Amino acid sequence: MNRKIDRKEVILSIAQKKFARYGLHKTTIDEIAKDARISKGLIYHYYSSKEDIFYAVINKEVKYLESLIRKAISRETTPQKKLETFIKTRLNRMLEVVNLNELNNEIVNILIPEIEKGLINYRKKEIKIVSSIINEGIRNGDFKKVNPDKTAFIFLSLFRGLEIPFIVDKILFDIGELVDFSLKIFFDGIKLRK
Amino acid sequence: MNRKIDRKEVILSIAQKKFARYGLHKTTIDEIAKDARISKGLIYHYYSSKEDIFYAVINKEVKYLESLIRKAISRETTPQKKLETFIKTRLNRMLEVVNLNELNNEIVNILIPEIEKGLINYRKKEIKIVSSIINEGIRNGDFKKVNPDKTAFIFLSLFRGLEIPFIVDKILFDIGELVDFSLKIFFDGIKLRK
Amino acid sequence: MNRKIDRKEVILSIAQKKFARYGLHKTTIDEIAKDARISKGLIYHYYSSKEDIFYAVINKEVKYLESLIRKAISRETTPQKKLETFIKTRLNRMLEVVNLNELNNEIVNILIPEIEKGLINYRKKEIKIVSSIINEGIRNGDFKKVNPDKTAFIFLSLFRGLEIPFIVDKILFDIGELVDFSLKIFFDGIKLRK
Amino acid sequence: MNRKIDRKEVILSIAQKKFARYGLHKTTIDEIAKDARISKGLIYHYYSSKEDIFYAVINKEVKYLESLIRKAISRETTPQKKLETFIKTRLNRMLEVVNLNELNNEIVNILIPEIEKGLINYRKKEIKIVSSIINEGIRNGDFKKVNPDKTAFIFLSLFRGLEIPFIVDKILFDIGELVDFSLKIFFDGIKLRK
DNA sequence: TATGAATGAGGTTTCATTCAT
DNA sequence: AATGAATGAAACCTCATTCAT
Repeated sequence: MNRKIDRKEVILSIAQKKFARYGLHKTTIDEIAKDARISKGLIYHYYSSKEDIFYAVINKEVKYLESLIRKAISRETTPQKKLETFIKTRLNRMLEVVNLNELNNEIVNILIPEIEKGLINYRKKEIKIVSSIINEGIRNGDFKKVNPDKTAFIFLSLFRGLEIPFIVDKILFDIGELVDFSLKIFFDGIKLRK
Repeated sequence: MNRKIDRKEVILSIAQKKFARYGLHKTTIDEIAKDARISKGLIYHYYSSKEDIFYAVINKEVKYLESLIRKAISRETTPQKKLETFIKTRLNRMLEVVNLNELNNEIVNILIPEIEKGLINYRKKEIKIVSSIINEGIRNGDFKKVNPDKTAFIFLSLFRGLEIPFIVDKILFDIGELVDFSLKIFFDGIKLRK
Repeated sequence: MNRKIDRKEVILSIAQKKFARYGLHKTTIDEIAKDARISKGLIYHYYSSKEDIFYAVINKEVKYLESLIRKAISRETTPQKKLETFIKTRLNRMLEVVNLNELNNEIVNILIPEIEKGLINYRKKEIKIVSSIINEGIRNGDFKKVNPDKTAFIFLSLFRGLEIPFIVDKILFDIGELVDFSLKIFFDGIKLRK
Repeated sequence: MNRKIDRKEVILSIAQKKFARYGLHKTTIDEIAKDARISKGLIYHYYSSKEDIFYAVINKEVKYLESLIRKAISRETTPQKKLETFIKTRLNRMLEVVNLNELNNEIVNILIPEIEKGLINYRKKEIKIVSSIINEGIRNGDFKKVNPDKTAFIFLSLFRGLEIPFIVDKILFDIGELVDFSLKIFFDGIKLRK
């Protein structure tokens, strides 16, 4: 019977929401325990520390986002369409992986080495995906002969920057419109004029 | 007499460094007091709370950065040069306004309304500056007829995204090179082909 | 069939090692369970509490040490040789009965009455053995006419004190040498000069 | 005005009593705070951890006992009398330095290096004092030509062993009587027969 | 201005023991 | 006989803030 509740998963889901709303520090173990209707001790039965839970949340989000992106891209045919899909999937799903994004945008705060390593791996993975798409575009004559890695890096930076005001300044501009406009400028910049 | 130490300023400077290194939460009043070689109580004589100090730090950084940028821009003549100078000044001075940047990139954590308001004003100010430069470029025929505000917003987003890896992933790419390349793509995208 | 593992004995042996290394308090049931590759619950199936296990460990050590000492003494003929053998056996086997020794040397910590009672019985037993040897020595004219119980008590105290630096200050003196020297002084003090 | 309470000293004294009664582990910071009628936080204002307090307690006791012993010895003239005074002072004052004694008699439990170092220094100091007295006895022809350090070590071990049952087994023998008898045997063992 | 003692609430973590299966 | 999830009490420690001096 899979009627039995997977407590570890429950803890993870609740922690994910709490961290997303209040951040690592402001989220307390008490809060998570209360929401999960379990004792504080049980959380420590499944996870060794608050940071351990956070790490698990990040990993979950990384895997989730990656699978969504790969699936979405695979449906597209042209490099340009793939890049568009990549970025739109990332933006649309952002709210579901808030912790990963927060982490991704953290500049200063010192991270636990293990988490930082995971984050860097995630970024490298993203660059690799985008870079290979750009490469494809260069080979089939769609894009100028740019450095794929560098261009991938800039492409990701552009939209990482765009993610931020999405929440804070949502009044100002419609995000979809902004993305389209950004993509236009970007492709105008790298497309080969035939 | 300038013999007298401006304690309030000393507290502010030390707090700025501490916040930059450890963040708002992890920085303790004790730490600031110890570094400033004053008592904790005296800090409360000058500031009403830790958040009050943080707010002051942000304001200080906003003013400082704005003055630097305006001065640097005023030396340039063409819109393109002005934008380049804007972004390069911001990037070069970033380490001096770490807290502002961190704040600027914070997505999730709930901000104190007062600080948030200040932050939004700062962003609007930046958009206004960039927007007016782009407008100038459109009027004198350098740039395409884009929406100046929207383009300014994207321009700022692009480089805000670029600031982040500056610290975390500096191994990967040289930041100066990246900026030049980004500017090239951006101008390729918005410049009017004559 | 001796194929079947005596779990109760396994728990006891592992607990013995753990208590010896970390003491009663710092040893956790989890630790014992993990080392024994059984569940925590099973430990409570065999023992009613942590203190119950500790009590069993002490009893095991008492019986073990007593049998060793009695066997060793029985091989000797003169009272002096018997006392030497007694003390040397005790010292040599000390590491195998660490918990008993620790308990034996505990001054302050409040003991569970049951354990304390067992400890006092053990001490009385030791005094009885040594006392009867001294008595033998007095009767056959080897020793002065001292109070046998009191002398036994002092004899045991002397070497109990000697056990302690054995571990902590091993640098300073060779334990074997120290024991021989102590025995010399002791026998010089109680032997009848003929 | 010295009417003002020295809280740090108050904490120390209360902790000393508590540790003596319940040991390091079983004594809680809450308990100390309650007895001292102060907040838990204030204890951490004066001491950085529970172990820090324990360390201070030990130091206090070491200093106290040393001064008592030195003072008492200085009043005596012969080496034998000095040794008697040394040991009797130590025994009589033992209850005032219970924690030091407990530490001194701990065999197994792992100590914090800093505390352990202090303990070893204390022991070396004791050996030095006793050793120099024995030396004096040898030089003036009272004692046999024994190794002073080794003999000092055994002398201290003998009475360290005697301290332990003082509390647990006090029923059996009168401690004063035991000490006198032990001293007799000891001196019989090392005195030069003229 | 200036100190630093003092508070108290809140946080993370530990662990013996119980209990349903 | 065996598991390990689950509890809950209690422990240590942190720190912004207040206040008497």
